[in-house]
This record gives sequence, structure tokens and C-alpha cells, in this order.
Amino acid sequence: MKSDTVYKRTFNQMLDRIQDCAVGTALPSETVLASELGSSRTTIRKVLNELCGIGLLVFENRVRIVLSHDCASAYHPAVETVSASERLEKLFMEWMLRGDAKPGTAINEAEMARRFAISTTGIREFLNRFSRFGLVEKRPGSGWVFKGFSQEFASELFEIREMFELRSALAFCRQPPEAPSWKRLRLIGEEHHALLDDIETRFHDFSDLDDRFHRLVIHGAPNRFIEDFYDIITFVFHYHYQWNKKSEQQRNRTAIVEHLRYIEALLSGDEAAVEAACRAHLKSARVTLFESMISETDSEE
Amino acid sequence: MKSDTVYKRTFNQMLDRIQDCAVGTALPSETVLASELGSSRTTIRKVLNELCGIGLLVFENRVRIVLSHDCASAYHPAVETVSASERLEKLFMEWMLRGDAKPGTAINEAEMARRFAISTTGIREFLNRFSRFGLVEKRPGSGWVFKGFSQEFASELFEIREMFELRSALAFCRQPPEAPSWKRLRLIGEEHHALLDDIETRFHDFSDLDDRFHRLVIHGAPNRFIEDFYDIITFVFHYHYQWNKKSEQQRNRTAIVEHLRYIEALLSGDEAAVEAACRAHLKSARVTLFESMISETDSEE
DNA sequence: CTTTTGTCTCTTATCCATAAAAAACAAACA
DNA sequence: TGTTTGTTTTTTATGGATAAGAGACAAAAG
Repeated sequence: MKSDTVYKRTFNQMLDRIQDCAVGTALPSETVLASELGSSRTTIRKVLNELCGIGLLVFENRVRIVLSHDCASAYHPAVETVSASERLEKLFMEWMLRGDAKPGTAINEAEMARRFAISTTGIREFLNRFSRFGLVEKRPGSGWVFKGFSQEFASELFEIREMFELRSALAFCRQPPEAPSWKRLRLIGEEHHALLDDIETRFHDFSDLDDRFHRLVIHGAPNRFIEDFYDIITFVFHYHYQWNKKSEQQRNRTAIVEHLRYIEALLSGDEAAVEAACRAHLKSARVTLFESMISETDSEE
Repeated sequence: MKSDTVYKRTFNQMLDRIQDCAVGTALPSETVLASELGSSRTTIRKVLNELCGIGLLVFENRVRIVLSHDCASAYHPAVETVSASERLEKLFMEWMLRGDAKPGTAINEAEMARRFAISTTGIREFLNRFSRFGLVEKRPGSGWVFKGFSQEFASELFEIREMFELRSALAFCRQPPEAPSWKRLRLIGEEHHALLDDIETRFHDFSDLDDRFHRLVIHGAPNRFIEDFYDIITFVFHYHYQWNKKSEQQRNRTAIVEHLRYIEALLSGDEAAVEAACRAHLKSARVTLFESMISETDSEE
């Protein structure tokens, strides 16, 4: 049976949304709410009905009016708002990054299903999707082999990353001056400055900015395989650094400075400078990642 | 329920195998047969039992003896020897290459399940695996979008291919002279010569040789992402040229000549020559692919 | 002891069922 | 006429069942 995580998540979002409206005001139409909260009208209606039932809203004259803000206890627990597949992803990555799985281990669907309390179908689907990350491999008829989140993996990942990014950065330079990317790049540059000024408190915001910056560069000369590959990068970094928070602030500060140099080079259009700045940044990112991987292994032995 | 395609395929292989033995000779042990035919002993036993039942074999003193070669009618139909997922792959590619699906079309699991007479779970798994090829994309909650086997797709594919192959070819050159790849390369070179001599009759054998050659080059400096990407290339070429056989012989002859030049350059260790030969070959492969794509579109309109 | 066959257990491939969510359609209002 | 809500139809997400196939272990034979 399909789980109702979408409903619960939407319900919680709607509670937030209600608290932004003064008591007595009317909510927008179902269609508007649906697009605002990112779910279908079917779900929105279910939520609204429920809220009328609890007495937080009334439905009068084809319009829903906020009756009260007193809903702190109505929220659904956050765990119940993530779908089985998302949950599995998290559990699996944790299991992997905790180092429970040595490279070469055979993993089998049935056991994973038991361990993670998710149906075998779910496991199977996950592994299939996940196989593109190069960390597990299927042996038809027999099960899956876990390849390990190793230095080797990271090294191969970076080799490709460097090829792709360098190619994209140079292609970015060669865009005509009227391309809209230039403006976006300038805006992202400003965001970097702003973040650097508040780095003490806002250093967590960097990973999102990082992602947007690199994707902008990459998108200058679109290629689906390059963009897909960047998904892998994002994914790996996301989980790795979520697991390993050591010197996060320092790490991000360094990266921002490197980005700023890189952005400047791009804006100048000087290809040699771009190449240098790009290489410098990636090299440093690589070193940082490796160091954090080593320190992890050390602390375990 | 799992289908018994493995059994049927093994059964057919076993019939072939029996015909290679003179009547009255003994078959090797189950374990040997299993590794020879590439299935488990469980399956082998089932097949052998069946064959004893039909009277093609007898089991005496722990040894199975061939009684007869008269088994032409015993073969299982070839269709029944391919698993649901393989069948689906074929059907889907046909459907795609026939051009039934315009880029941007939404494809939904339920309909595909009906069209291809395969369960929705099967479809889902296929699409998930297939999504790494960049031809379909998932919209969570909603269905899948078909991106189209377009010129754009081919162009993006080739851009990456060129980057990867050039990098690999140069890395290949830099291997120490004692690396075993050099010997393999020489052997593959000889195979090219042999094939060229018989090109009139054996031109179909080229695609396998082509694959082995490029994989050898790539494997000189292994990187899982590059090797994975080559799976996409193989897959695309396999299906595209299976669908479009026009001037196959000429196409393969040209490619062999280019390969020979490329191999010679590799063996000489002259990096500039390698780069030139590699680029020349890929450029020509690209042009050939594009031409065959265009002629396809033309013939339809 | 090592190989071979016999037996049993566990896992995968594959289909099906069903509630949740999305989408399409229809009626009502303004 | 174009929104807005009510209703119905499709489609997806997810669990479960089961025969086929793989692998482990035991017994027999050389």
C-alpha cells in the first residue's frame, strides 16, 4: 500500500501556512494552494477537510477562513512525512558511511529488506537507481556487490569532475556577452560576498550556494551526461559531509574565497585565468575531501 | 512468479552440448557442466533429469551417457529463453527507435505494462535502470518523460565519448612497456587485420571487436565512471545499428582501417599521433552515426 | 581426502493487490 | 468565460506471495 507521507507533509506545510495568515482571513483557492505547496489538489482537499474537522478552518461561501492558530499539537511527526524510498536512502547511506560494509561485500535484497524494514521491491528499486553512483553493482541471478566508498572511488569521481568542470568553465567563458548566465553569475558572486561576511553564523548555507554555482557553470554548455554526473557529486558530498562535520566552517570559508577568484576569472573572460582558478579550486576540494576521509579511517582503527 | 527462462536456455544449450559428444560417451560432472553453461547446478540437474526422462541420456553408475542425438524437436522456442527484463529492453528499444515516441512524451507505467504485457513492477525496474542512459527521466509522484533519441542526444553522447577516449588513449600510451595491455593490443590489432581480409563475409563480427578494442584502451587507466559510460555507448550503438543496417559493410571497413591507424599510433607511443588518430576515428564515427540518423528521419517524412 | 551426487534452505524474478495521490472531467458560481 | 469546487478515473508507491534458481551442506563413492 502506498504510504500517506505526501498527505502528512502537506498537512504540516498547511499548518505553517495558516499561521502566516491572520485569524479571520480567507485562504486562497485549492488550485493556488496546490501549486504553492507542491502537491495535487486531491491532497490539498484532504488536508483542508481535515482542518475543517479539527476546527482550525471553516468553509463558508466557497471560501475557507482561518479560525485559529492553535495547532501546535496537530503536526504530524516528521518521520512520517518522508517516503519509504527517501528513508531507505538515508538509512543505506548511513550504514555505508559508518563503514559497516567493507568493499567487496555481497549485499542481498532479502537481508537488507529485513535490516531496513522495507519491502524487497523497495530495496530492489533503490539499488537499481543507486547503481548509477558506482557504489554497488548487480550480478544478475545472484545479488549485489558493494564496491565501497573508498579513496579509489573518490579519486575516480574527481578525475571526471575535473574534466567536466574544466570543459564547462571554458565553454562558459565563450558565451556571448548577452547570455543571461552572466547576470546570474554576478548575482551568485554577490551571494558569495554576503555569505563570507556572515560566515560565522551562516556557514551552513554554503553547500546550497556551492551547488547552484557549479550547476550554473556547468549549464553554460548543457550536456545531460555532465549534469547527471553532477548529481552524483552532489549526492556524495551531501552525505559525506553530513557525516563528517569537522572544521566545516573553515572548509567553507576557503571554498568561498576560491569561488570568488574563480568567478572573477570567468567574468574577466581570460581563459588561462579561468583554467587556473578552476583547477586550484578543484584540487583544494579534492585534498579536503581526502583529508576528511583519512581522518575518518584513522579515528576508527 | 519467476519465469523458467534460465531452465529453457540451459536446456537448449545442453542439447547443443550433447550433439558435440559421440553417442555412448559420458557427460562431465554436474559441477563442470554448470560452470561450462553458466548456470547453477540446480538448473543443470533439472535439465539432465528431463533429458533422462526423454531418453536422450541414461544415468548409470553415477555417470550420464549420451544415448541419442535425435533431439531437434526437443528445443524450447527461443522466445521462451529470454527473461522478462531482456524482452522488455528489446521491445522498448524497438518502440523507441521506430520513432513512435516523440521527445517530450510522457510515458506511464500502467500503459507500458499493458503495451508490453509485463507487470508494472517490471516496467518500473526497467525504467529505473534505463534512466541512466539519459533517454527517460522520472518525475516523482507523476510518471516518466521520454527525452527522445535525438541528434542532440547523440551529440552530447559523443562529446563525452571524445573526452573520455582521448584521455584514455593518452593514458594508455603512458603505461610501462611491461604492462600486459600492450600484448593484448597487438593481438587485437591482428584480429583487425584478419577481419579486414575476410570483410566480405565476416563484417558482422566487427561490432564485438570494436567493443573489445575500445574497452581495452579505456581500461588502460581504469575509472568506473568511464567504463560505465562506455556501457551506454555500447548499448546505443548496438540498438541503433541493429535497426539501421544501411551500408554496414562499408561502415565497418572504414572503422577497421581507422582502428588500425589508431592501434599503430598507440604502439608507437607517439602521443601526438595517438591524439590525431583517435580524434579522426571518433569524428568519423560521429559523422557516420549522424548520417544514419538523418537518413532515417528522411525516409519517414 | 577429494570429487560427485543428493537434499535442503535461502534468494531472486516476477506477478498481483490496494491505498494514496495525481489528473481529468463535470458542475456551479461569479 | 474563466475560476472554483465536486466527482470520477488513472496512475503511482509499496507491500506481499510464490515458483525458479542459486548456494550450502550432507552423504556416498572412488
